[in-house]
Amino acid sequence: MSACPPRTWQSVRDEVLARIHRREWAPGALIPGEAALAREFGCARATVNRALQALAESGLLERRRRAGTRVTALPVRRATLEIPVIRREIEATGARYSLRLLENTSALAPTALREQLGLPAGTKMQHLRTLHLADGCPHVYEDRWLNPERLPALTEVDLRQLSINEWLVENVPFTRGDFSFAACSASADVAALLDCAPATALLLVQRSTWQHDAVITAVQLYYRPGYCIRTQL
Amino acid sequence: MSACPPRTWQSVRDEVLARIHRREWAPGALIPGEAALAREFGCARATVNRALQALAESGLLERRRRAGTRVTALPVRRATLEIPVIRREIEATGARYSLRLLENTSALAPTALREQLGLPAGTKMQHLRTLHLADGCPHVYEDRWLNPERLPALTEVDLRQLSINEWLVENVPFTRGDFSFAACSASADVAALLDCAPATALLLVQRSTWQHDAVITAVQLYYRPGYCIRTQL
DNA sequence: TAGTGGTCTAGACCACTAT
DNA sequence: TAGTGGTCTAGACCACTAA
Repeated sequence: MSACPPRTWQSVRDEVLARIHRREWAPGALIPGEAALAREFGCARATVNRALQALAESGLLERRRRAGTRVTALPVRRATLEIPVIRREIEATGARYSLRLLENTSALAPTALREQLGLPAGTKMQHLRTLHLADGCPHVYEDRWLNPERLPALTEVDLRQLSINEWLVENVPFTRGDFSFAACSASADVAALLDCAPATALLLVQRSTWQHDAVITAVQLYYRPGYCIRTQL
Repeated sequence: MSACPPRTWQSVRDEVLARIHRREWAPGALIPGEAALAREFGCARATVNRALQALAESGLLERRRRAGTRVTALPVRRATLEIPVIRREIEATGARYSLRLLENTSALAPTALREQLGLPAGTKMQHLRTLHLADGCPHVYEDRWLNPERLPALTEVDLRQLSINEWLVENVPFTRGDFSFAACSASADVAALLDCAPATALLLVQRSTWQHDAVITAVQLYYRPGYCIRTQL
């Protein structure tokens, strides 16, 4: 079927994938064991294992000890979103990046945020608001709260030069993060910043990042009207 | 440092991850080679390789032959979205799933869609509009176009019972898919279906799936107001 | 050209679980 | 209990690329 280039694990993966697409192995069906496939392909079992493991990771196969390997009947498709640093994302489109630091103050965190992050009442946090621009046009408005206890070196940074976004990525490792994607209606403030009509529908990304059980930062990103996140598979 | 449980590749991965978080190995820095780590951990090089490969896949390490392995300086975070069948997604919340088939006709594809998919003018496609409900409340409105040449068995299915969404997943394998996430303003029609005010901000997911170079289907999903997609990392 | 990661092999043992 | 996948090992060769 496939030619006879060196039996790499990728070629085994591709052959298995092709058989699934051809419905030679139908959804829900049990496929031959690793040992049998290794014999058929003329390679070691470890090579077959690597190939099947890759397919299982992408959700196309379900593997269980003793029970064998099945083609997933109702596969949960997994799409991988790449979330770059904002400056990079803008520069990748060929545009010039700039930013406007709108606020950098210490303030009481809003109740909703405190509850979401499990912080006690009266907690003071650093509040940073930044507008990121592409060729001078608003691209995304960033409304961020930071836990100052976790970020001692922050005061020494000139955030009008280097965006907080980028500084965090380079300087503050995190162990865990939550994302959410939603649509929201532009408030008057946000509309003015993004140079659009109030109540325009905007893509809103919320993110919070943690070091173990301590929150580092929570951010809301309001993207310019019409912005869309793309991905494959 | 870490205890001495069997040196599995996962434990090697976790130890490396911990050193990155502790900044023992700083962003951009070169880490020891596989052979050195294998010696240090007292395991085979293949085990270290598996661990480092997993970290490279999640974007935390950059590996190049001869150049060695570095901690990524500006890591592109990868978030994995799980995209389940709509019925499953609704049932997972504990709600009862139902659907309303609104339209199932053969029609000329709109120009914008034709251009996006690279189809010739005058192409007829199957047009399916479905409303998915959770406990009787509108959850998502699905506006889908199908390539009938690729779906001969479709006519035999009762789409009032089994959603097209689910039928496709079970019966039509695809080799490639595009996703995009955006915000849109509810038109009068969509607002009526989703039982919300016109111009409400809605999360809109667009998807097209392909068999090699032939399009199978293109779909727009308008989610109920307030819906949000969550993920980790 | 030398040193690094990428991969394959053959064999082994273990963990899980259907029977 | 037996059969499957999960993993580790020791050794080997190759591909790439910085020096």
